[in-house]
Amino acid sequence: MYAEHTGDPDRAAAPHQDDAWPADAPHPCESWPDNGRTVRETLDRIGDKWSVLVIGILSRGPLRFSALQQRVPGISQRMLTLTLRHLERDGVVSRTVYAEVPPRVEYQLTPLGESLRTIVHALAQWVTDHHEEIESARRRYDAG
Amino acid sequence: MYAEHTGDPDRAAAPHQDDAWPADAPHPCESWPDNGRTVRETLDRIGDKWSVLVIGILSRGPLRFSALQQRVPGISQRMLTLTLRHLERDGVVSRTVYAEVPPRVEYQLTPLGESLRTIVHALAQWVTDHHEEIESARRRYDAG
DNA sequence: CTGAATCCCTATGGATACTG
DNA sequence: CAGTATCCATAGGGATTCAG
Repeated sequence: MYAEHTGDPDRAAAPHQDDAWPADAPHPCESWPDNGRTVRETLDRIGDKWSVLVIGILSRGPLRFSALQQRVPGISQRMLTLTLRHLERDGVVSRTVYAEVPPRVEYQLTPLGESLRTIVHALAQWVTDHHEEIESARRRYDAG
Repeated sequence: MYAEHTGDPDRAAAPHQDDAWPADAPHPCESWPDNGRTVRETLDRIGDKWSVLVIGILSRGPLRFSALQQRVPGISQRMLTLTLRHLERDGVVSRTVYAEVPPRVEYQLTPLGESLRTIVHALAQWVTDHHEEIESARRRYDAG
């Protein structure tokens, strides 16, 4: 679409722009021209350093704080707290306090959080599947 | 669901742990005990502020630098450059330079990048679908 | 047009110590 | 156990300037 400019009149077969995606599903990726900010803001939440991991773990069922911390390898207690607060604020995770002698707090996904399970799952699967490929790509890039 | 607790020796019906996920698919979310770091490192790449947006846009076809910048709302030139370099390094995006009078550079997803399309798409869809829900959850949280 | 380089501020996040 | 509070280091990222 962006004309020929300068020298060459060619390049008409550019496979891009508003066509494409023949038999595929419609989706919001086309170009988030203004919507972008919204997408970004929401993405930021689950796009931070730990949210996806925490959601992934919680996708298997409720867990208390300490159990969560054990299952998310390198996370600090501070970061786990912050991450959980954020997720709670966004309605992705719910927090239940039990007034017991040694305090017990359980976290679990809300329905909204559950709706993320498939995606987080897919993400984890993708990373697992392609992690080697990425590693080698990096080596190749750093070398050449 | 989670029993009465307090002075209870019970809580055996906890819906968590290594069972669950009956008829669902197996996945790497179970607990990334050691794998976690790997997942994190890879996730960091696409989990940064812009990668998902850029991948989403590129999922529709190759684009040159300026076109990309236009389509990703708030991104600065610096951040677009950095994001593209990272994605290129990870083998998700390829960069093609055309030796023309005014330099032209086109970016497009590699096969590896293409394999991310479905997920990014799903993510964008999810955000679009639930963004309002999240907004209201935030308001509720901030209020209460 | 594409992008490297610089400046500089802020958010992120780790370590540690302290509480109910 | 489940946090909160501090201190502090660094990465993220915006604005601006310079260059091929």
